[in-house]
Amino acid sequence: MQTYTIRQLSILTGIPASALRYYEEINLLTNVSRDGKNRIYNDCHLNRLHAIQCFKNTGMPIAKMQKFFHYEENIPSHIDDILSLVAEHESDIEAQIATLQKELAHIRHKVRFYNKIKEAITEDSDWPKWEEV
Amino acid sequence: MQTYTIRQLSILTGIPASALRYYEEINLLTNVSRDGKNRIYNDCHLNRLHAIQCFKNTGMPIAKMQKFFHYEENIPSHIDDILSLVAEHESDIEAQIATLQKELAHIRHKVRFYNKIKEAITEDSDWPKWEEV
DNA sequence: CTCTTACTTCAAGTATACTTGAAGTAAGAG
DNA sequence: CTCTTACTTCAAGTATACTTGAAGTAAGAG
Repeated sequence: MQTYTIRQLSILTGIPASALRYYEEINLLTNVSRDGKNRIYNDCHLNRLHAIQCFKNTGMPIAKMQKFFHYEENIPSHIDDILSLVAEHESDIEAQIATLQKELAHIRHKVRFYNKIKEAITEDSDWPKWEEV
Repeated sequence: MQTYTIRQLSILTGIPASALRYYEEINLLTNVSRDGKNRIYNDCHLNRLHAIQCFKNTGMPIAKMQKFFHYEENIPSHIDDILSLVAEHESDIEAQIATLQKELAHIRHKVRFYNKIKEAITEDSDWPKWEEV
């Protein structure tokens, strides 16, 4: 079985070793075995870190990840909890995308507005109005 | 001219009064006039708060907002700074949306996966494999 | 035997964005 | 005159997600 030292896993995932230790301390990473005092990780940990990065990228708080991985330790007795957690996160992401798309239009309006102002400055003409841009 | 007390502005924007005071302290909100010791806001402040909320919703750090509003105090001499700031923020939002959309597919995969597992549990059949869902 | 490398633990520190609490004030109501 | 309401200031506290620093250890190289 593939195993990794903390540095190898850090390089593979781009997550600092200090964060890997922290994740273990708060039980986001579990069942990390040891070679003496040194941590030894395997592909299960790598997979879990990919899930953690996905959750993190989409704004899931660590507390919710802890719940998720706790439920995952006994899937049959927590399948409904898992389903509602991931479904909730799915709508959360959809809402984030919707917000970003709406605000992106606002920012693009600003970009157009200030571009027009720059034109007006260089041509020494009248400044545009926000509503007209 | 329309004016607002701190409570009125708080209700209009949904931003707590404590945050409005904080924004003023760090110069996100400027030129707030006073009636004795009490703050009096006007529509300029309301507009700026809408911009702040837009920036905040799209993940802009306060330090960058401070820069933006500082540049805005003298647009002609900072027009290029403003344009690069908003253009940078535009691509930042686009990148956020792209990330969220990519990770949303991952989360939807998880939703399908755990739904299949639930089926398998209730039907007492074999569990699906992640790749097959 | 000493040095270097790569880890270890544990307590304390950091950044961001506010919130909370204590103590005070000014104006209108009764 | 006292009470209530709605503010005020200022220092300290809070949550989240880690990072940093000090002090130590185990194994292989020279």
